[in-house]
Amino acid sequence: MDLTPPRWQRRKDARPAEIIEAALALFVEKGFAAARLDDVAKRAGVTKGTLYLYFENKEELFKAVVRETVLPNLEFAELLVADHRGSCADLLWALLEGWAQRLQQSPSTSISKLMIAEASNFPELGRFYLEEVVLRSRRLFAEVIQRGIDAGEFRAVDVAMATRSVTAPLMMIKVWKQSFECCDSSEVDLPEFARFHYEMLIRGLRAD
Amino acid sequence: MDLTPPRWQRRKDARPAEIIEAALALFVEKGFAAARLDDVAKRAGVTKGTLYLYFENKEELFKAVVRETVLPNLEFAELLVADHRGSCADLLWALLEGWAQRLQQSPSTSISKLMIAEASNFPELGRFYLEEVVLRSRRLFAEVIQRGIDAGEFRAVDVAMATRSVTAPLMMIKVWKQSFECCDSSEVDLPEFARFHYEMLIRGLRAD
Amino acid sequence: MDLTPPRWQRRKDARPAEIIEAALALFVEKGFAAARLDDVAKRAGVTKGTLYLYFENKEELFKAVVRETVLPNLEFAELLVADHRGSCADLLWALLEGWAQRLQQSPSTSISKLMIAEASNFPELGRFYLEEVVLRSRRLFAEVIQRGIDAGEFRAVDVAMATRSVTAPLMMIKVWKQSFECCDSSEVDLPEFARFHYEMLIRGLRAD
Amino acid sequence: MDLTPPRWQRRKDARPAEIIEAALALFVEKGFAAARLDDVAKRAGVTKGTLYLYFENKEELFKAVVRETVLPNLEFAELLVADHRGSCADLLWALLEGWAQRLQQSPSTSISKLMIAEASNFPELGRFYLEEVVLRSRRLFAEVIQRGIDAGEFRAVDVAMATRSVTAPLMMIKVWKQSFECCDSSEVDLPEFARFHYEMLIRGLRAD
DNA sequence: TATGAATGAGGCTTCATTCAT
DNA sequence: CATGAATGAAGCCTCATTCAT
Repeated sequence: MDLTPPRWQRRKDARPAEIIEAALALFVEKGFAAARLDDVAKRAGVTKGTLYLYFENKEELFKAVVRETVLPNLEFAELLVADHRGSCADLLWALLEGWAQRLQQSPSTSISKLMIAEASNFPELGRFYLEEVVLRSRRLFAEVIQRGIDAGEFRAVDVAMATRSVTAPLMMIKVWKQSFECCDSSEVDLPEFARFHYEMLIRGLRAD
Repeated sequence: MDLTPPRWQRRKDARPAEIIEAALALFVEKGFAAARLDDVAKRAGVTKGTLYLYFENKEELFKAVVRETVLPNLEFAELLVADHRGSCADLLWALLEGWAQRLQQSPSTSISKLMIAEASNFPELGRFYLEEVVLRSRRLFAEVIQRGIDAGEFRAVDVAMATRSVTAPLMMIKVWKQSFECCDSSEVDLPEFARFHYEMLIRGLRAD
Repeated sequence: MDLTPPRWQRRKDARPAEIIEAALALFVEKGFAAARLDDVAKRAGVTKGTLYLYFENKEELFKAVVRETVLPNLEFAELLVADHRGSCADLLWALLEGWAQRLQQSPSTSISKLMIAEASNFPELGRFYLEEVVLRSRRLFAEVIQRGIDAGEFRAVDVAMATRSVTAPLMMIKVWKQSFECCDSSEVDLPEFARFHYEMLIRGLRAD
Repeated sequence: MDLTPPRWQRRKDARPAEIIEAALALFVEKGFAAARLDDVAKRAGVTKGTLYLYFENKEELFKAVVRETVLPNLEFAELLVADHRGSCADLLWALLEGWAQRLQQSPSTSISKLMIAEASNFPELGRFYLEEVVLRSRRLFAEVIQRGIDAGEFRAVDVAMATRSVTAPLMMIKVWKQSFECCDSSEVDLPEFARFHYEMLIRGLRAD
């Protein structure tokens, strides 16, 4: 009976996802340039050469990480907006609450910090992320605000500005948390802050 | 009698600052790892070797950039808070307006993006920046909010949370602007947003 | 009753030859080091792993290519010389004409270029090729020349030298053709040149 | 008194030539792909990094080797042809003798073997070499032959063919010498062969 | 003080080879 | 037999750092 484990296993289907997950972690932690493919490979449980079976080079791996990680997140929220019946305030809360939870739980949201750091080094990818994530999220919230205004539920504020007021705080807090988690124990809890933020927003937005 | 010092001497005194300025620009644009000292030197108008006359190595140069760039920005605001007579709303506005202007004009504020990216690679520096900039700013705003609450001008909100609500949006917008300036022409104007943000905040904070 | 063996079995027997043919083409085109086994496999219609069922490693494959490709070519010519009755000039022409045709048609003759490039990296193989092809060909032509001298048909030239005069031009033109076929459309036709070459030779060799 | 030798010296002017010489030797010996830049550097007395101060990459180094090494050789011969007074036979001999000497002495002539091996991997360089060396040499000899025909000194042969008859043998012998020097001690002496070759040619060419 | 040629460690990438399937 | 996923050594190349000038 041979008990020595095989030197490796064939796991063609599982590999790309495992590699992308490992790469996400290291890119987020170190940045693109400082992340070493050796470490990515080690974390994914393969060797460096294996990476090149699935990705052409470091840059393509990076792009894959962004693309694979980013996309699926917004669809649920978009459906929520499309289907909502009821007050815009409630809808806003539903969106914020859901987003805060995803920010807290899903590792994919850490890509924001990464893109902030690397967008200028990868303009094409920056455009992709901006369009597919940033602008798409904004459009979502903008629609809710506009709907609230049209319904007389909100004041006639500048929608573009209001959209930033809604989205920027949660985003920023997530980014701070990640960046300074090594040294800052004082950061606020995201879902809790979402509630606080929501109440501030409603007072700022509601019609007098 | 010519009393102006010879040109090279003036430059000699100016060198460290010039190098730091160049390094700031490149670190912000590329990140620490991807910024090449050759390019820093070129931008500073010197050669690579010269950098090592003033800074021990790349990491020390990075630390110097952060330390030199970060410090002087908050003192004025702290004085403003200490000396203010009048409503807390006015004080809040004065702070936000001044900050928005500095974010727009002073290159030193671009360090935020850099620290977001590099804090986990340089924990010591992360702590320094967190303490000297992030927490110090928060304390400033926290004090104003607390003062407003004590004076009955503001509602009795959670001060820690409210502080984030005040600071995060401007910060985030500055960071987005920088990161996506290559591809996004739609970003809002900072001082204008500061005004909008202030009005939202006041509605959220003021006592009923 | 179908007596033709199933297709895969025929292929199994044919495999080594197919691989060698593919390898010859790629080694000649790229050189030993720059030829990739992946491409050899692809051209042979198998996968990389299969190569190792038939050849121990790249170097052994290379040796097999040289050995298998080189051998059968001279026998016919040797018989021709052994059996010839008639003038040595006629024999010389028969040899040159036959050689020119083989150079033009048989892929195996492209090995010359390969050996020129790789002999110093594979001295053992160089010796093999030198002995089995170069020297053996020379002996053939040397014998004809010597026979012509002995018969009073040719001048009493230095046989070693004359042998080079006979063999080098065709060889060189074949090699040039191959090496510069990508960029040179001006190269002469081999059989035509063989005729020209023969007439030059005869004038150079014949007794006054 | 410090007797330890300096770790390195600044020799900006001498470096490129030294590197090219070292690279020539290694490329000729191993071929382009099999030659290691580490070895080139070692032979040139520098380190790998230094190569990149003078040449962009391995391919550019290769091109530089070909360009720098090959070109100066033909100019002398071209002058000889332009200035010659006397019989074309004498001129032909002068050219062949000079060429044989260069082939024997100048390391630059070993480029031919290299180009034969690599032309198909570097088509652009192949074209360059073909045009600047091969065709240019041929033009030289073609002119002499044509002149001899026009003067009634030579038969009215096909000039293109005759040119190959003149040039190919010396070239081929040089190439064989290099490729099989490790294993063949029987190769003829180049200047001696040039004389032999000349006498064969003259008999082949001269008018009856 | 300033230069920039030279270094050498370390990363990315390729590819001959192995081996689980 | 055949496959092709996985390996790992080795090569190219970059760039922070050093040091002769």
